[in-house]
Amino acid sequence: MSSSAQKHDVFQAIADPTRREVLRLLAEKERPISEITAHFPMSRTAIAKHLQVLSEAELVSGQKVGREKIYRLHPEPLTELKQWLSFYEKFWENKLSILKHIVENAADHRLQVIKPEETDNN
Amino acid sequence: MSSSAQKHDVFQAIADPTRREVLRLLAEKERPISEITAHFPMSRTAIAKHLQVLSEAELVSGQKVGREKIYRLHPEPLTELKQWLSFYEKFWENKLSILKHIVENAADHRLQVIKPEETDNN
DNA sequence: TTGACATGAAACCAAAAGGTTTTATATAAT
DNA sequence: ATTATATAAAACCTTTTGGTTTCATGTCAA
Repeated sequence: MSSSAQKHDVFQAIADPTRREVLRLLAEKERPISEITAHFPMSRTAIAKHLQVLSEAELVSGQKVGREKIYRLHPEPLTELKQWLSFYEKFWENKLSILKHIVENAADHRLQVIKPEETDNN
Repeated sequence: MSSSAQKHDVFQAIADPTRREVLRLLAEKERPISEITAHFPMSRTAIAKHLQVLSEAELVSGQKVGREKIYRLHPEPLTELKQWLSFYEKFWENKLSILKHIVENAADHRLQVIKPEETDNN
């Protein structure tokens, strides 16, 4: 894994469950590497690499203080994900999605268009 | 890549830019594999594998009609992503985030609490 | 019925991902 | 001064990923 540059984006960064858990831990509070490592069944080196991927995606940053390196969450890049998601939300969240579902099951529902004037005689 | 089961989740599925583009194409309309392939500089086989990953994540489904296999978008699993994201939104979207920003720049802003009675003399 | 088209399936490959262990270095504590 | 702690860096390993090529099969069209 490389030095610092854009080799990993936010989509890749959150693809790994370990990294998502690291983010969750850092959401609570900032922590040194060793403390983060204590939560996982793997070596400190492995966690350090995960932190590097997260760091490349700019989701975390580490600051050296004394002999420790304190990492903390940097949630801003997640807005990119949110934007990406928002495009697809219309497919399940809004009226069209409901309409689409109804149309797809038209045979069962026996759809019937009712004109406003006819609305009161049901 | 395996037969059908949960080998890939939605986080992994969207990690790859090609797959995200495939999703976007299927958001427009359902399409056969060959039509999807036409949008990419890679082989049909490669695209078929990407579709399989998306299919395992249940983001798409393919139906064979005639000699074609028509794929279409299945956006529902993205709700999982949205839920995951919502946890982090409070870190940048809400009042606390704004407050945090102000506090961090307190020296520049020279913060001043103004009581309601004083509001009109500016 | 003979191609052409659309896909499926398998074998293969290089690079990246996700780990490990080992060695070195700086800082803190005794 | 010595030892323990916290990290960094490098070499190495295995599996997965993202792609290829090749061959087989089903379907549509002339």
